[in-house]
Amino acid sequence: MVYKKIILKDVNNFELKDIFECGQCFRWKKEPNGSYTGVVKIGVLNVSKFKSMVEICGYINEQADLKSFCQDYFDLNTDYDKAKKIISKNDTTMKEAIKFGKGIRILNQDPFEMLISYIISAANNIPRISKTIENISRECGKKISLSIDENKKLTGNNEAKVYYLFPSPKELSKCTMEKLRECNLGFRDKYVYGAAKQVADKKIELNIIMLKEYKEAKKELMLIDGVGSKVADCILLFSMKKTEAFPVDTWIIKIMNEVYVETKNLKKINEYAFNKWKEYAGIAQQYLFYYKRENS
DNA sequence: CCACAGGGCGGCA
DNA sequence: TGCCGCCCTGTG
Repeated sequence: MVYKKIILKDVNNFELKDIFECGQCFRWKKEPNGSYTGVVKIGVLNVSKFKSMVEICGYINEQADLKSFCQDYFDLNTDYDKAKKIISKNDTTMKEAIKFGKGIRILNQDPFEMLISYIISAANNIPRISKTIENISRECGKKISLSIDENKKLTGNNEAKVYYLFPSPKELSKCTMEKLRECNLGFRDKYVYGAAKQVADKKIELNIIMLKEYKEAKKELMLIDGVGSKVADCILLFSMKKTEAFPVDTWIIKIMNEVYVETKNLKKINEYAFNKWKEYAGIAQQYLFYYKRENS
Protein backbone atom coordinates (compact mmCIF):
# COMPACT_ATOMS: atom_id res chain seq x y z
CA MET A 1 0.00 0.00 0.00
CA VAL A 2 1.34 3.41 -0.92
CA TYR A 3 0.06 6.87 -0.16
CA LYS A 4 -1.24 8.83 -3.10
CA LYS A 5 -3.19 12.02 -3.48
CA ILE A 6 -5.02 13.83 -6.26
CA ILE A 7 -6.91 17.07 -6.47
CA LEU A 8 -9.92 17.67 -8.67
CA LYS A 9 -10.55 21.28 -9.57
CA ASP A 10 -13.81 22.97 -10.49
CA VAL A 11 -16.03 19.98 -9.78
CA ASN A 12 -19.74 20.60 -9.81
CA ASN A 13 -22.65 18.40 -8.74
CA PHE A 14 -20.40 16.94 -6.06
CA GLU A 15 -21.37 17.19 -2.39
CA LEU A 16 -19.84 14.75 0.07
CA LYS A 17 -22.94 14.32 2.21
CA ASP A 18 -25.21 13.82 -0.78
CA ILE A 19 -22.90 11.28 -2.39
CA PHE A 20 -22.07 9.22 0.66
CA GLU A 21 -25.36 9.44 2.55
CA CYS A 22 -27.91 9.10 -0.22
CA GLY A 23 -28.07 5.38 0.41
CA GLN A 24 -25.96 3.90 -2.36
CA CYS A 25 -22.97 2.85 -0.27
CA PHE A 26 -22.36 1.41 3.18
CA ARG A 27 -18.68 1.78 3.88
CA TRP A 28 -18.06 5.54 3.84
CA LYS A 29 -17.87 7.21 7.22
CA LYS A 30 -17.81 10.86 8.10
CA GLU A 31 -14.74 12.03 10.03
CA PRO A 32 -14.70 14.71 12.73
CA ASN A 33 -13.05 17.10 10.27
CA GLY A 34 -15.92 16.68 7.79
CA SER A 35 -14.09 14.50 5.31
CA TYR A 36 -15.24 10.97 4.47
CA THR A 37 -13.20 7.78 4.65
CA GLY A 38 -14.10 4.59 2.82
CA VAL A 39 -12.68 1.28 1.77
CA VAL A 40 -12.80 0.60 -1.95
CA LYS A 41 -11.39 -2.01 -4.31
CA ILE A 42 -7.90 -0.48 -4.49
CA GLY A 43 -7.48 0.44 -0.82
CA VAL A 44 -8.70 3.00 1.68
CA LEU A 45 -9.56 6.51 0.54
CA ASN A 46 -10.37 9.81 2.16
CA VAL A 47 -12.27 12.56 0.38
CA SER A 48 -12.53 16.19 1.40
CA LYS A 49 -13.84 19.27 -0.30
CA PHE A 50 -13.00 22.97 -0.15
CA LYS A 51 -15.21 25.18 -2.28
CA SER A 52 -15.15 23.59 -5.73
CA MET A 53 -11.97 21.65 -5.06
CA VAL A 54 -12.02 17.99 -4.11
CA GLU A 55 -9.04 16.29 -2.56
CA ILE A 56 -8.79 12.52 -2.63
CA CYS A 57 -5.99 10.69 -0.91
CA GLY A 58 -5.48 7.12 0.10
CA TYR A 59 -3.34 4.13 0.84
CA ILE A 60 -3.77 2.04 -2.25
CA ASN A 61 -2.23 -0.79 -4.26
CA GLU A 62 1.03 0.23 -5.80
CA GLN A 63 -0.14 -0.62 -9.30
CA ALA A 64 -3.44 1.23 -8.97
CA ASP A 65 -3.96 4.51 -10.77
CA LEU A 66 -5.83 6.74 -8.33
CA LYS A 67 -6.79 9.30 -10.92
CA SER A 68 -8.41 6.91 -13.37
CA PHE A 69 -10.00 4.94 -10.55
CA CYS A 70 -11.67 8.09 -9.23
CA GLN A 71 -12.71 9.21 -12.68
CA ASP A 72 -14.80 6.05 -12.92
CA TYR A 73 -15.76 5.55 -9.26
CA PHE A 74 -17.11 9.07 -8.85
CA ASP A 75 -18.79 8.99 -12.24
CA LEU A 76 -16.96 12.09 -13.42
CA ASN A 77 -17.76 11.46 -17.08
CA THR A 78 -21.50 11.82 -16.57
CA ASP A 79 -23.13 15.18 -17.23
CA TYR A 80 -25.41 15.70 -14.23
CA ASP A 81 -26.51 19.15 -15.36
CA LYS A 82 -27.94 17.59 -18.46
CA ALA A 83 -29.61 14.76 -16.54
CA LYS A 84 -31.16 17.19 -14.08
CA LYS A 85 -32.51 19.36 -16.83
CA ILE A 86 -34.15 16.48 -18.65
CA ILE A 87 -35.79 14.75 -15.68
CA SER A 88 -37.02 17.94 -14.01
CA LYS A 89 -38.85 19.29 -17.02
CA ASN A 90 -42.49 20.05 -16.05
CA ASP A 91 -41.98 18.28 -12.73
CA THR A 92 -42.05 20.36 -9.55
CA THR A 93 -41.48 17.38 -7.26
CA MET A 94 -38.37 16.39 -9.15
CA LYS A 95 -37.16 19.98 -9.08
CA GLU A 96 -37.47 19.99 -5.29
CA ALA A 97 -35.79 16.61 -4.96
CA ILE A 98 -32.91 17.75 -7.13
CA LYS A 99 -32.56 20.96 -5.17
CA PHE A 100 -32.35 18.92 -1.99
CA GLY A 101 -29.83 16.38 -3.28
CA LYS A 102 -28.05 18.53 -5.81
CA GLY A 103 -24.62 17.05 -5.11
CA ILE A 104 -25.52 13.40 -5.67
CA ARG A 105 -23.35 11.32 -7.94
CA ILE A 106 -23.95 7.66 -8.63
CA LEU A 107 -20.85 5.80 -7.58
CA ASN A 108 -19.51 3.02 -9.77
CA GLN A 109 -18.76 0.45 -7.12
CA ASP A 110 -17.58 -3.14 -7.26
CA PRO A 111 -20.23 -5.57 -8.62
CA PHE A 112 -19.49 -8.39 -6.20
CA GLU A 113 -19.53 -6.05 -3.23
CA MET A 114 -22.88 -4.65 -4.37
CA LEU A 115 -24.31 -8.12 -4.92
CA ILE A 116 -23.51 -9.18 -1.38
CA SER A 117 -24.28 -5.83 0.24
CA TYR A 118 -27.76 -5.59 -1.25
CA ILE A 119 -28.60 -9.20 -0.47
CA ILE A 120 -27.81 -8.23 3.10
CA SER A 121 -30.00 -5.14 2.88
CA ALA A 122 -33.23 -7.14 2.61
CA ALA A 123 -35.63 -6.38 5.47
CA ASN A 124 -32.76 -4.83 7.37
CA ASN A 125 -31.79 -1.42 8.71
CA ILE A 126 -28.83 0.66 7.64
CA PRO A 127 -26.75 0.55 10.84
CA ARG A 128 -27.02 -3.20 10.91
CA ILE A 129 -26.28 -3.54 7.19
CA SER A 130 -23.08 -1.52 7.65
CA LYS A 131 -22.09 -3.49 10.70
CA THR A 132 -22.65 -6.81 8.93
CA ILE A 133 -20.57 -5.73 5.94
CA GLU A 134 -17.76 -4.66 8.29
CA ASN A 135 -17.96 -8.05 10.03
CA ILE A 136 -17.67 -9.92 6.75
CA SER A 137 -14.75 -7.79 5.65
CA ARG A 138 -12.97 -8.28 8.97
CA GLU A 139 -13.50 -12.04 8.88
CA CYS A 140 -12.61 -12.65 5.24
CA GLY A 141 -11.02 -9.58 3.67
CA LYS A 142 -7.43 -8.41 3.43
CA LYS A 143 -6.17 -6.24 6.23
CA ILE A 144 -4.75 -2.74 5.87
CA SER A 145 -3.02 -1.56 9.03
CA LEU A 146 -2.19 2.10 9.31
CA SER A 147 0.09 3.54 11.94
CA ILE A 148 -0.87 6.63 13.89
CA ASP A 149 1.05 8.85 11.49
CA GLU A 150 -0.36 7.14 8.41
CA ASN A 151 -3.93 7.33 9.57
CA LYS A 152 -3.47 10.91 10.64
CA LYS A 153 -2.21 11.74 7.19
CA LEU A 154 -5.27 10.02 5.71
CA THR A 155 -8.13 11.03 8.00
CA GLY A 156 -6.77 13.68 10.34
CA ASN A 157 -7.42 11.40 13.31
CA ASN A 158 -4.60 10.91 15.76
CA GLU A 159 -4.87 7.13 16.15
CA ALA A 160 -3.74 3.92 14.51
CA LYS A 161 -6.40 2.15 12.52
CA VAL A 162 -7.04 -1.15 10.78
CA TYR A 163 -9.17 -1.31 7.65
CA TYR A 164 -10.35 -4.36 5.76
CA LEU A 165 -10.98 -4.73 2.05
CA PHE A 166 -14.26 -6.26 1.03
CA PRO A 167 -13.53 -9.97 0.44
CA SER A 168 -13.14 -11.39 -3.03
CA PRO A 169 -15.64 -14.08 -4.14
CA LYS A 170 -13.07 -16.73 -3.38
CA GLU A 171 -12.25 -15.36 0.06
CA LEU A 172 -15.91 -15.09 0.99
CA SER A 173 -16.85 -18.52 -0.35
CA LYS A 174 -14.09 -20.08 1.74
CA CYS A 175 -15.73 -18.69 4.86
CA THR A 176 -17.63 -21.35 6.79
CA MET A 177 -21.34 -21.03 7.54
CA GLU A 178 -20.50 -20.93 11.23
CA LYS A 179 -18.22 -17.96 10.73
CA LEU A 180 -20.78 -16.28 8.52
CA ARG A 181 -23.40 -16.72 11.20
CA GLU A 182 -21.19 -14.83 13.61
CA CYS A 183 -21.20 -11.93 11.15
CA ASN A 184 -24.86 -11.35 12.03
CA LEU A 185 -26.37 -11.95 8.63
CA GLY A 186 -29.47 -13.54 10.08
CA PHE A 187 -31.61 -15.43 7.58
CA ARG A 188 -29.58 -13.94 4.71
CA ASP A 189 -26.52 -16.07 5.48
CA LYS A 190 -27.44 -18.85 3.07
CA TYR A 191 -28.07 -16.36 0.27
CA VAL A 192 -24.73 -14.66 0.82
CA TYR A 193 -22.90 -17.95 0.96
CA GLY A 194 -24.66 -19.27 -2.14
CA ALA A 195 -24.03 -16.12 -4.15
CA ALA A 196 -20.36 -15.99 -3.19
CA LYS A 197 -19.92 -19.63 -4.13
CA GLN A 198 -21.65 -19.23 -7.49
CA VAL A 199 -19.45 -16.28 -8.38
CA ALA A 200 -16.29 -17.98 -7.13
CA ASP A 201 -17.13 -21.08 -9.19
CA LYS A 202 -17.90 -18.91 -12.21
CA LYS A 203 -21.47 -20.18 -12.38
CA ILE A 204 -22.29 -16.48 -12.31
CA GLU A 205 -19.96 -14.13 -14.16
CA LEU A 206 -20.64 -10.59 -13.09
CA ASN A 207 -18.27 -9.00 -15.58
CA ILE A 208 -20.12 -10.73 -18.41
CA ILE A 209 -23.57 -9.87 -17.04
CA MET A 210 -22.36 -6.28 -16.85
CA LEU A 211 -21.90 -6.18 -20.63
CA LYS A 212 -25.47 -7.23 -21.39
CA GLU A 213 -28.36 -4.89 -21.85
CA TYR A 214 -30.33 -3.84 -18.79
CA LYS A 215 -33.30 -6.19 -18.94
CA GLU A 216 -31.29 -9.27 -19.79
CA ALA A 217 -28.71 -8.49 -17.13
CA LYS A 218 -31.47 -8.04 -14.55
CA LYS A 219 -33.04 -11.36 -15.48
CA GLU A 220 -29.75 -13.14 -14.97
CA LEU A 221 -29.03 -11.50 -11.63
CA MET A 222 -32.46 -12.52 -10.40
CA LEU A 223 -31.55 -16.16 -10.90
CA ILE A 224 -29.37 -15.81 -7.81
CA ASP A 225 -31.16 -16.84 -4.64
CA GLY A 226 -31.79 -13.78 -2.49
CA VAL A 227 -31.73 -11.40 -5.45
CA GLY A 228 -35.16 -10.07 -6.40
CA SER A 229 -36.15 -7.09 -8.48
CA LYS A 230 -35.05 -4.37 -6.07
CA VAL A 231 -31.71 -5.90 -5.20
CA ALA A 232 -30.96 -6.58 -8.86
CA ASP A 233 -31.68 -2.97 -9.75
CA CYS A 234 -29.34 -1.76 -7.01
CA ILE A 235 -26.53 -3.94 -8.31
CA LEU A 236 -27.16 -2.77 -11.87
CA LEU A 237 -27.30 0.89 -10.96
CA PHE A 238 -24.50 1.09 -8.43
CA SER A 239 -21.94 -1.15 -10.08
CA MET A 240 -22.86 -1.89 -13.69
CA LYS A 241 -23.59 1.53 -15.12
CA LYS A 242 -27.18 0.61 -15.92
CA THR A 243 -28.74 4.00 -15.34
CA GLU A 244 -32.14 2.73 -16.50
CA ALA A 245 -32.31 0.65 -13.31
CA PHE A 246 -34.89 2.00 -10.87
CA PRO A 247 -34.77 0.22 -7.50
CA VAL A 248 -38.25 0.16 -5.98
CA ASP A 249 -38.11 0.09 -2.20
CA THR A 250 -40.46 1.26 0.53
CA TRP A 251 -39.47 4.92 0.19
CA ILE A 252 -39.80 4.93 -3.56
CA ILE A 253 -43.20 3.24 -3.35
CA LYS A 254 -44.38 6.03 -1.06
CA ILE A 255 -43.27 8.92 -3.21
CA MET A 256 -44.27 7.26 -6.49
CA ASN A 257 -47.78 6.58 -5.16
CA GLU A 258 -48.11 10.12 -3.88
CA VAL A 259 -46.86 11.88 -6.97
CA TYR A 260 -46.68 9.74 -10.09
CA VAL A 261 -48.60 6.48 -10.24
CA GLU A 262 -50.99 4.89 -7.77
CA THR A 263 -50.38 1.18 -7.62
CA LYS A 264 -49.08 -1.40 -5.21
CA ASN A 265 -47.75 -3.47 -8.07
CA LEU A 266 -43.98 -3.04 -7.90
CA LYS A 267 -43.46 -4.17 -11.46
CA LYS A 268 -45.83 -1.45 -12.67
CA ILE A 269 -43.86 1.20 -10.77
CA ASN A 270 -40.70 -0.18 -12.35
CA GLU A 271 -42.21 0.00 -15.83
CA TYR A 272 -43.61 3.46 -15.26
CA ALA A 273 -40.19 4.82 -14.28
CA PHE A 274 -38.47 3.00 -17.10
CA ASN A 275 -40.83 4.56 -19.64
CA LYS A 276 -40.86 8.01 -18.09
CA TRP A 277 -37.19 8.57 -17.38
CA LYS A 278 -35.51 6.00 -19.62
CA GLU A 279 -31.72 6.06 -19.22
CA TYR A 280 -32.08 8.66 -16.45
CA ALA A 281 -34.39 6.53 -14.29
CA GLY A 282 -31.64 5.55 -11.89
CA ILE A 283 -30.52 9.11 -11.35
CA ALA A 284 -34.13 10.17 -10.86
CA GLN A 285 -34.53 7.38 -8.32
CA GLN A 286 -31.60 8.62 -6.27
CA TYR A 287 -32.93 12.16 -6.03
CA LEU A 288 -36.43 10.95 -5.14
CA PHE A 289 -35.23 8.36 -2.64
CA TYR A 290 -32.87 10.70 -0.81
CA TYR A 291 -35.43 13.51 -0.76
CA LYS A 292 -38.21 11.29 0.60
CA ARG A 293 -36.13 9.46 3.17
CA GLU A 294 -34.48 12.56 4.58
CA ASN A 295 -37.73 14.52 4.80
CA SER A 296 -40.09 12.01 6.38
C1' DC B 1 -44.36 -7.90 24.28
C1' DC B 2 -44.95 -6.11 19.72
C1' DA B 3 -43.93 -3.78 15.30
C1' DC B 4 -40.81 -2.85 12.02
C1' DA B 5 -36.50 -2.20 9.14
C1' DG B 6 -33.93 0.04 2.10
C1' DG B 7 -36.93 -7.65 0.26
C1' DG B 8 -37.35 -12.28 -1.24
C1' DC B 9 -39.36 -16.73 -1.28
C1' DG B 10 -42.76 -20.19 -1.25
C1' DG B 11 -47.49 -21.53 -0.76
C1' DC B 12 -52.00 -20.53 -1.71
C1' DA B 13 -56.33 -18.98 -4.18
C1' DT C 1 -51.11 -12.66 -11.14
C1' DG C 2 -52.01 -11.10 -6.22
C1' DC C 3 -51.65 -11.66 -1.39
C1' DC C 4 -49.60 -13.32 2.95
C1' DG C 5 -46.72 -15.43 6.45
C1' DC C 6 -42.26 -16.19 7.37
C1' DC C 7 -37.41 -15.48 7.39
C1' DC C 8 -32.71 -13.28 11.83
C1' DT C 9 -31.95 -9.61 14.89
C1' DG C 10 -31.68 -5.13 17.12
C1' DT C 11 -34.32 -1.17 18.38
C1' DG C 12 -38.27 1.77 19.80
